[in-house]
Amino acid sequence: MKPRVRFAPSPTGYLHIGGARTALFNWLYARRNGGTFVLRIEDTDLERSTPESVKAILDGLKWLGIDWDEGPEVGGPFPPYFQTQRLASYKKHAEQLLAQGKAYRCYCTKEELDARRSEGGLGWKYDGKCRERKDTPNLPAVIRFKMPHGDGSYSFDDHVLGRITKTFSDLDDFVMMRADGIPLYNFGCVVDDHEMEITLVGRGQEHVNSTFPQLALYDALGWKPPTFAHFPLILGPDREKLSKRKHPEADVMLHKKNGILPEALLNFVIRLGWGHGDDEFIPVEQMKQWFGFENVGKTSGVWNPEKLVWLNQQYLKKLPIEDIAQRVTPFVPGVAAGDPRIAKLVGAFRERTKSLGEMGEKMAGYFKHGVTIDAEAAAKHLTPDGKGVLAKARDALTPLGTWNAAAIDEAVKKLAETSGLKMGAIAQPLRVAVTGTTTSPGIGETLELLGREEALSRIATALK
RNA sequence: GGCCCCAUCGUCUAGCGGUCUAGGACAUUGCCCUUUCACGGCAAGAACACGAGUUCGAAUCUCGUUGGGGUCACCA
Repeated sequence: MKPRVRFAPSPTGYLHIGGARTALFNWLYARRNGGTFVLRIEDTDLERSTPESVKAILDGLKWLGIDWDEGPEVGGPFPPYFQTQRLASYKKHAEQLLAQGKAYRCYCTKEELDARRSEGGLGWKYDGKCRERKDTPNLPAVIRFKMPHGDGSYSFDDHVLGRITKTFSDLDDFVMMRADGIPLYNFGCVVDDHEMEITLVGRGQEHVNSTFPQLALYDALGWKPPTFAHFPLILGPDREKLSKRKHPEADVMLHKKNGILPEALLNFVIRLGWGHGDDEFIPVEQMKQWFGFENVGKTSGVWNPEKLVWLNQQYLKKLPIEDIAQRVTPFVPGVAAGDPRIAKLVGAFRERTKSLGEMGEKMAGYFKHGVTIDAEAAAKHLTPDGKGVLAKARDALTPLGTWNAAAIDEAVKKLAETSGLKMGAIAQPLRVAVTGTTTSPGIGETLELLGREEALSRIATALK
């Protein structure tokens, strides 16, 4: 049987890094095994769910290149894919459980519950006050699941964690549905996973405990539960679960803004909790061949920005120049898409920068007229001696027939020979004059990139 | 605190009873290359949490301790 897996985010904000990885793992599993990847929006938290968040999540997934076979925008055989549009179904199953005595109406108010909970302290479980209640007052009531009592337990064989068990006594009568008919997570999730014929639920480890009430539900409804895979969490630098509140890097799109390539983000994120021997550079096509739960680790991983950025540079270096050129353009202020100079600049800067943002910043100077010269650099290289060398260099360069890196380098080299100077003694004053800093690509390359007119003009300005 | 999960270099990890004086990668340091900066190459330091078992033999299996994380909502 072909597996059917899903990613079921709650639209209460942007696409979270943890969610992105959960989506990635499920998506790869589906792709690797010829299965189906379903996207379902769990928007039952009416207070916090917004259409903007739905869009943000969809946009995030698209940016990452994670496509879904069923779900919003594409439809599928089990619509709708928004939980708030499936209320009739939850109602039907809730009433069935009610009729069978497997669930009951609870009239305890939020306030009463809070009071009893604070009295009971941490770990307080619902006391069953309404469990055996026979009357049916005309009051708002939530529906609670009647958890079995006794010595039994629920267990399941997790694809990554192995067998996990929990006894009935550690579970309580959780609420399945609010008084207004909106289901809560555990209930909505079970009904939908069953109706959408999900065969395997892959999600973060923060959900292992919620697997038990869900198993109880499958049991009560007489349904065969899917299998489960719980993935290790991604931790922030403080070693706590990466959260939107405390960790800005949890926002997938923030990385886009910073000039991280989706390829690199995917590669980085998959290595947090999954590996394939000693491989580090793993393009998506390769992931699709290799990914499996056998190699998903059990231990949480800490977010490591240095490694992300290193991977990003690996992709910057390996992707086609034209491709990078197109993607870096938005990061270069005032440059129109398709400017042919961008591609040449990419060739020079892809090995010197780690993100599109950084690359764009460095490129910007090549599109302006004139430069601001760094005082420290000037003090070191534009000394009277340095200016003397600079003037000689100008004289050697001005008559050049072809203005390209090879010709320029040759001219500089010749000047070094005839004047008895070291290459550096010539290149550095030139570099400072022309870029304002002591660092740049090779001097010939730099001058070519600038263009004859601009380069000579900058030299002239520095000489004044 | 109850319950659940986890435990190899600073970080991500390889390791699935002997091939481990524990391998790779990021980061760090040094050297080489070199017109600067990068890239690249080479090298170094850096880990099996602890304690009992099981076994001829344990990083690998069992138990305990300690440590870390998760979860205990009419959020998901």
